[in-house]
Amino acid sequence: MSPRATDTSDDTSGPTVKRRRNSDLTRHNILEVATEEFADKGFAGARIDEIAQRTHTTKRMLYYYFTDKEGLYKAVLEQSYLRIRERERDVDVEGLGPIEAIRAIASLTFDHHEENPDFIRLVSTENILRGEHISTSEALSNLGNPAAELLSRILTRGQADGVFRTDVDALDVHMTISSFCVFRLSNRYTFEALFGRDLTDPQHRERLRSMLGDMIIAYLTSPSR
Amino acid sequence: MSPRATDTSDDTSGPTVKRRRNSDLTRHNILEVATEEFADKGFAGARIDEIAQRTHTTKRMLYYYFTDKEGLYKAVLEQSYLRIRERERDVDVEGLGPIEAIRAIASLTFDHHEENPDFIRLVSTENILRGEHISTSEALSNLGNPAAELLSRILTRGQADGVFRTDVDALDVHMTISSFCVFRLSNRYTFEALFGRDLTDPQHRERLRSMLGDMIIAYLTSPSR
Amino acid sequence: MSPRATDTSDDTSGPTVKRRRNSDLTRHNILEVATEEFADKGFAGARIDEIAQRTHTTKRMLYYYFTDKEGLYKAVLEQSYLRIRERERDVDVEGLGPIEAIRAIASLTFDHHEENPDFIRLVSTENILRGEHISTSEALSNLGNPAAELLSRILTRGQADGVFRTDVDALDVHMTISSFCVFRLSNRYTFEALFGRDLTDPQHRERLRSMLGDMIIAYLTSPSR
Amino acid sequence: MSPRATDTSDDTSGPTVKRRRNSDLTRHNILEVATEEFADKGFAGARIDEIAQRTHTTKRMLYYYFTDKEGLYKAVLEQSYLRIRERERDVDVEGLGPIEAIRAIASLTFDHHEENPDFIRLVSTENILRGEHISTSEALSNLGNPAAELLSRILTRGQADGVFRTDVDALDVHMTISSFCVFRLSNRYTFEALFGRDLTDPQHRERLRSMLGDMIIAYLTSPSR
DNA sequence: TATGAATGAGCTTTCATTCAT
DNA sequence: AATGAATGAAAGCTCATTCAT
Repeated sequence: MSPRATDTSDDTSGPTVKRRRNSDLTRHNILEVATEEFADKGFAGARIDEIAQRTHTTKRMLYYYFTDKEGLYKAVLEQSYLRIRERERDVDVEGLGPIEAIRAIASLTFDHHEENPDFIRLVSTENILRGEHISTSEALSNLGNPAAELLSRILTRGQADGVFRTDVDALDVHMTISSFCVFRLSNRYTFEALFGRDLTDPQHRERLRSMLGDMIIAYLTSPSR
Repeated sequence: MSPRATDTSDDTSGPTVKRRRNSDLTRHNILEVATEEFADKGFAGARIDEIAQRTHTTKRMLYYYFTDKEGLYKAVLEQSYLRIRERERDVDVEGLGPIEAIRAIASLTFDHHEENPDFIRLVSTENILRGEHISTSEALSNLGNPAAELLSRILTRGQADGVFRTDVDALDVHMTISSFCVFRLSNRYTFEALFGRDLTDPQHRERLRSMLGDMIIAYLTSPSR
Repeated sequence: MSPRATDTSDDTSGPTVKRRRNSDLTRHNILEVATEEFADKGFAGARIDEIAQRTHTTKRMLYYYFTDKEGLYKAVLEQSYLRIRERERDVDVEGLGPIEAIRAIASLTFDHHEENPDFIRLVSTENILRGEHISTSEALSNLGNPAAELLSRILTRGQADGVFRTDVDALDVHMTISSFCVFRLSNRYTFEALFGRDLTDPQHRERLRSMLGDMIIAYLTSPSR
Repeated sequence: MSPRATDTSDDTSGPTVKRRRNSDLTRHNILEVATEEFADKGFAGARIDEIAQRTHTTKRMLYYYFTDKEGLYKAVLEQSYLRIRERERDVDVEGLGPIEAIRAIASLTFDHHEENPDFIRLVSTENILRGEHISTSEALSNLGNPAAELLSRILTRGQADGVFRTDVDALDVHMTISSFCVFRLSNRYTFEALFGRDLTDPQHRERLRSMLGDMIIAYLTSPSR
């Protein structure tokens, strides 16, 4: 009935993508619109009618491809994560010393978040839902985490070189970087209301980007306890 | 018609609250339940019926006291922020040197968040709504931010003492601490799904609490650029 | 329980009204406000809460004095009719010839309606309700109709004098005058929307007042069929 | 979402309506029932549930086609006016002399009203609402008024012929005729309660119909002031 | 594949009315 | 006589979902 409900991979049927089948176009288009809607309003706040209206198809198609609202949301979530992972795989810090490599990773993570506001909001929404969809997603299980893995490799290298403290956990550092980058965007509305500072203002952005690098490096290069 | 729609203050008419008027009990009870519901499901996901049912009153009373769903949500949000502020005011780090004071602040902030999971979730919800309620709340405008102000004072002291770098902004540090503490809780579901680590596990919690202190101190005590 | 639910007479406890009892003031005030509300919104559209709020008393009093919404509406309707009757009784056309007397009656009726827009609207509302309250009102039964009775006397006089046609019914003439005066006000909104003419504009008002007199006289003085 | 919210035209796709699309049937049916309900109870008194129940559809469809209660009411009002206009267009008094033509118009207007009690009541309701819907209706703006226009032509003819007084305004005459015909029906309940006369009784009806013609003619043929 | 029409369950909100004091 | 709080029933409206073609 439903064509391929869980397969969210883009249809690249060869080294060169010749022609998308019409169904893929439709599917793709729906996902695009749904991503914006769910990111904008959250799961409960998003409206199937609204999504359908902004699509070049009809509501029936949403159900044809994605079964129900939940299926559509899950597909959106999965695609968003897969895309981000894709980008992370492009990060290349070979040739940099540990310190500069870490700084580069922090910087790139900072920018990646800035460039994907919808993703940030989807993640917030999914956490409001207590991760019920991401935790059951097969598409997202064991796909690894390039960013964290890269970070781990650099840390090990830096520790071997004797420049980084040895009592650090890579995942903790990753969490720290993520928290800084995510919070700045996800919580910017309440932050601005309380402190009158727009964290996305270019002036603040640049300062915060350096600060993140400085802080991570300061921490990593400080002596172990 | 509506009794006092914007007043969210608790009715403590003296050192010992002798007898709440019944209306305050009702109001209070509604707010309590609504806080849980909105924290649990978000704004759009929360159900007025559900809230009413768990209250010792009827649905009608929610509207009597809070006008509509939005009014109730706003009251919940305001009360939650006011309570947090209250707690922050209790933080006392007088008598500690700058370094230990900062570490104490980070530690207490860490714990305060841990103890208020509903608050964390409400803030996420409000940010999904782009802060539309907090930014228009009179109750929350210009009530200051004890935590940030305290931090500012300690930083200045440390800088005067020559132990802290001079190119730091107190609000940036506050944001860093907040992001760490908030993210660990607000994003723990997706984090666990992706990395298989429960950030609220006591073992991780303790390590992360120290790490936060170490990192902030490492940063503050590193030389200015 | 209810003090005197159907008695709408003003409390004149002697030749000179010395002091209204407080309860009468309250009652009076409620009726005043309710008249405006029912005239403004109709029976179903009027809101008990709204009326209570604009009153110097509480909602409970409305029920105390008037039992329920319907009772209040009925009291409003009765008082309005009684007041109008009162005014009609003041019309004095003795000393005028039949033609001038009729013209005076038409003119005064025209003005009376103009001066009582609330009354006009209440009558519309009561007719939407198919007269269910006026037809069961004891206060309004057999109270006669001064205007129609006066008209009848003048007509008879004019017919005796040979100036008026003899095949006219006084009630028909009364209806004609009323319809003209009522319609001009009650239907002015749809009339203006359709024809772009505001029938209450002074310029139109003066012309229409004369026209009514002319027309009635032209009819009455034209030969019988 | 909503199919064609403002189009109230009947779907006559040729000289013989072969087959209505089902949606038109539904729409049509809803409008029919809603007309009766709004005419019966007024705007605020009408119940969406009641209308839906008497329809062959569900409540949801009312909203699907007409957005909300107000939209449905407006559609009812517009359709009612358009139908009346349609009927007025059929009036043909060519070939009659001015006097007989005017008498015919008065007579037909009288009968048209008698045949459309729902319309009369809807107009009352709309005037209680101060014409807020008719005044903003695009469907009813500049659709002209056949009855008034015809009247105007006849008057001009009669004036040219020297049989009608020259100081009359066609719209005034139209208003006079309308007021007589409308009042007799719209205010019949209060009239009967006050005077014990049922204005719709056939005996009164016939007499009043002639009286209206006599009066208008008497006025028009009387000398100018 | 595609589409307008339809649906039922449930949502937020309102209203006249009454209770406790 | 007066009042704030409370209530149940029902009102208007919305939503995800499915049917018929």
